Amino acid sequence: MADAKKGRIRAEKSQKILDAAEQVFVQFGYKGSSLQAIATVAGLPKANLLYYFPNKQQLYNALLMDIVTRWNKNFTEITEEDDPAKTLERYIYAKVEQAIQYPNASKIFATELIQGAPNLNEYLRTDVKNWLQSSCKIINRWIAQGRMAKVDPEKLFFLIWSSTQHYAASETEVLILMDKTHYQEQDIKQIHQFLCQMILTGCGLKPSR
Amino acid sequence: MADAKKGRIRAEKSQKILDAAEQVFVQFGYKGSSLQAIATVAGLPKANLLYYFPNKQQLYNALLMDIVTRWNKNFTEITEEDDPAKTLERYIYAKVEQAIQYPNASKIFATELIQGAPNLNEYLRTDVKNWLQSSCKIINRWIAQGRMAKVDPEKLFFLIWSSTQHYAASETEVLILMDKTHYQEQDIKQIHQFLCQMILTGCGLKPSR
DNA sequence: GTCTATACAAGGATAGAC
DNA sequence: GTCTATCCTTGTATAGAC
Repeated sequence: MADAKKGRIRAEKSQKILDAAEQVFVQFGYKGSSLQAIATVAGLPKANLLYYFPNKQQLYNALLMDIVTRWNKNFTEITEEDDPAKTLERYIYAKVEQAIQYPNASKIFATELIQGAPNLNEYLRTDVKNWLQSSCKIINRWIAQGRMAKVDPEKLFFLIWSSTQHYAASETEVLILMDKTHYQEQDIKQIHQFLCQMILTGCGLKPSR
Repeated sequence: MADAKKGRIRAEKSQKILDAAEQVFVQFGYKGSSLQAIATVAGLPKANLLYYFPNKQQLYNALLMDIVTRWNKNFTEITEEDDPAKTLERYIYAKVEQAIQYPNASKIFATELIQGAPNLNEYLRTDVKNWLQSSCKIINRWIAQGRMAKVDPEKLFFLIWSSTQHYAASETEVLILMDKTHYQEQDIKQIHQFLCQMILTGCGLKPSR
């Protein structure tokens, strides 16, 4: 068998295990998840997991890396020349979409934060912090230029993050209270529109509709 | 020993165990927390826990009940005669204060929701749902009376819940990004003011300052 | 009421047959 | 590469001495 094919098979199996791990880790957290449970979901014997990943911790780390990679795609660069209203609207849309379409990623991220971010500390102190700092600078310039109301940019991003991730992390509560069993396509638009009305107006900007 | 005194001692010990349990359950979730870990934090031998609580599940339930009871105190009744701006400002304040002062309660609640609310389903379907329904009715009347802008009341409450609880559940991230080690007294006021500016303005109301 | 000892199941990880 | 068997640790829960 060619190396390329071997690599592909390995990648596919790894992915299958990661998918199962995601489901289980969401439900029980890191410590509460057993390899047995993950193996059962993946439809494999327990020992097979440890052939693909050296141990539980590194399986979890691989999963987190997967999630963080997807996450980073939404940390798009904001530049001074951009239109404040359009930029915020687009960013909020990306976050809502992410929360609805990949709730497990948001949930695992949220669990990490709740438990003190034992595995995300570096990521928070570097990637997230840098992105936030440069983005806040842009917001402050927009404010200085009179292009939007004076608001604390840091708290503005916290607001966008929390209000969007809520639909993932608190999915269970939201669905119960909305009398639904799952989100629908239109929910993304409605949530987006609501949040834009609130947040943009609060920033002294006009939502596009 | 009088029964009253026996009861008091029992209550005190139980409370000590519950405090320890809260710390451990926050860090590791339900399944990930061991009685041994809780006992160590409480400074007691493991078997002592099971004298005060019949088993792990009921210890956890007792803790949840404690939290829910504190929670319910903030579900104050909203009436049609109230002033919209003042009512929302007060409610947001209560939520911010709760998040900053009892972050563990918020974290355990959040973990429950992330994991599908296996122990809070009833609470969500009854208490929370009823409160939300009647509160949304009031908001809709305020809107019909032209006392505030037309907004989806359900999503409004989701926004208030998420944006305030964020400072508890994502405490670790927020503190890292704000270069702090812990919240200060003034943070409650600043967060409150920021959220009021955003949310009240978004509702077409005027924040008191 | 409090703690030690222990029963019994489940968990992480490895050895080694296939 | 894949699975069975197994080692050792930890976990929940109980029995019973103090």
